[in-house]
Amino acid sequence: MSGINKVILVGHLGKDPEVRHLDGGVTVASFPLATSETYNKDGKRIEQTEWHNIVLWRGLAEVASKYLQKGKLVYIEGKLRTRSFEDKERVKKYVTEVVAENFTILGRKSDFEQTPATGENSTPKSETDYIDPTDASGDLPF
Amino acid sequence: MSGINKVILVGHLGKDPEVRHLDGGVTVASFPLATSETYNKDGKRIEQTEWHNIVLWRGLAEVASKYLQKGKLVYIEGKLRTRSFEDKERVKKYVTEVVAENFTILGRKSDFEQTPATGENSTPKSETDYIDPTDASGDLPF
Amino acid sequence: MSGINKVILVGHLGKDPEVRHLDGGVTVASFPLATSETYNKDGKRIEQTEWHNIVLWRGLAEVASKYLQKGKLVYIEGKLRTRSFEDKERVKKYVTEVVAENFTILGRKSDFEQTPATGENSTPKSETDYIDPTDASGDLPF
Amino acid sequence: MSGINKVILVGHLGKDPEVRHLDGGVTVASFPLATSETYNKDGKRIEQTEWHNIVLWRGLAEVASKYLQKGKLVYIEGKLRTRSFEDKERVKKYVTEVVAENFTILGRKSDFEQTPATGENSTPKSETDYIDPTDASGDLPF
DNA sequence: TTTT
DNA sequence: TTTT
Repeated sequence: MSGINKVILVGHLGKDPEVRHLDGGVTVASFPLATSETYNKDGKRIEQTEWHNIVLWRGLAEVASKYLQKGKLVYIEGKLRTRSFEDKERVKKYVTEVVAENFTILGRKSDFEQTPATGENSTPKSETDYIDPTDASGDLPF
Repeated sequence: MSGINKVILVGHLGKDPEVRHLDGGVTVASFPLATSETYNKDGKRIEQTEWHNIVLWRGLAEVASKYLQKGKLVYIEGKLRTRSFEDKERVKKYVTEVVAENFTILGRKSDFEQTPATGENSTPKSETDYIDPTDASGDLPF
Repeated sequence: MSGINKVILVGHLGKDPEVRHLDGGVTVASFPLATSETYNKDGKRIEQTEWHNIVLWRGLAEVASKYLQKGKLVYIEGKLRTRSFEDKERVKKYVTEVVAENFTILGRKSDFEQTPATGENSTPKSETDYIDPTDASGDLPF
Repeated sequence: MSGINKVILVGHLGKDPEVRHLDGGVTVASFPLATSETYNKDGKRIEQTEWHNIVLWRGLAEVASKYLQKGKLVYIEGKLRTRSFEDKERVKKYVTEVVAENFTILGRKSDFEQTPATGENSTPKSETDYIDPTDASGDLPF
């Protein structure tokens, strides 16, 4: 019991999100995300790109389909999940995905037209939870 | 716009959580958390401990007050917040806290009796969101 | 360019690390790690376990083979890497691994006999880099 | 013992890095970093900015002073450290800083002229450590 | 004091 | 298949 399974990525979308509506009305979105790192080898600049399968559910999928497009730079937080499936030849295969729990578009305003977006899964947290009404007082938790 | 402010800690509580109920019924809990790292200096084993002020709000504060006690090992995820206050002599001071967004008790089952606890802020996420009904099928997002 | 690919796991080893020495003397270690999360579904406690393929290189592999055993609770930080290989039937397959960049054994002292271990890749960082010689003075960076 | 103290930030520099050379030749750089989050309150868009004190040592400080300037968007990974000092009136004060362990400039090429930079503390890791010579073969750790 |  |  008691474990942590967390992934943090910053990268560019390789494609527009692909959106599907499952039976029951649940929305799922997915897209490939590229994270690149550059290093030197024998004086040469090598770029190594890793591709990640990003999956988003429900409300987060809706927000993604609205605000994310191919090429955008995003911060994604989520968890790893490996699942099995059968391909067309009924061979069992495995795929590891990053199930997104929230995301934030990075970069300049010009990069994302008018509307910045931050997705957070399920019921959007009332962020006002974090506004401390005692902030300005001398009456502190510490 | 568009930033990330994330803290990840694994450490032991220095004290039991201190719980307060603000006007309006909002619950706040706080406790000090120690994260230690050990390194070698001139062949000697040096332990360096850092203390963090952890603050939890609302539901997360309730869960913490119930399941966390001095000495427990916990994983905490949250964000940094620096706020100012006036001390008793009315001198302006600053304190940086980690506002917890979720936590998980680590360690062995025997460490926390029968009930493992994972807190997550605000409305508890329906974790079943993450169960993919198409898991076993060949009908996949990828 | 410019991406982030980071994985943070806390879980238990499913097996002892398996160590291999490649041609050229490079050491590689690998083991499966389980991260479990517990949630409620219809009032029932459901535990969901995710298995991760952890790979460690060189010095980190050596440290892991020495201090990690089946059942141990560890914190692992690393990055995702998906690579292809051919199985015995020469079918191309993909596997996603977590290439560890450092790890820390968690839990009680009694859990790991006398010697706590923290691995960090390549040349072990001189942690004394972080000791600020001006700490106690009034001569500060800020 | 055995703890984790990790901070992950994405934000903009509020000022150019300030570089100091300590006795003994050690370089320290520091700058304020802003992480902003936007949320809705009563239908109004509220932006909340948090300021962090970033400190970098030695090689990382050198790289930062060269490639980071006011306004740049950066990913920073580091750890929390609270230290005390005496102000001019010899009053003991505390400040919490983020001691950077590595950073990456984010954003478009045009944002950072010609030279992308990634800093990593101390002896730069040979990233080739991570290139698996067995990648293309069927001879795998798993 | 940044950025959108 | 992204980006620089």
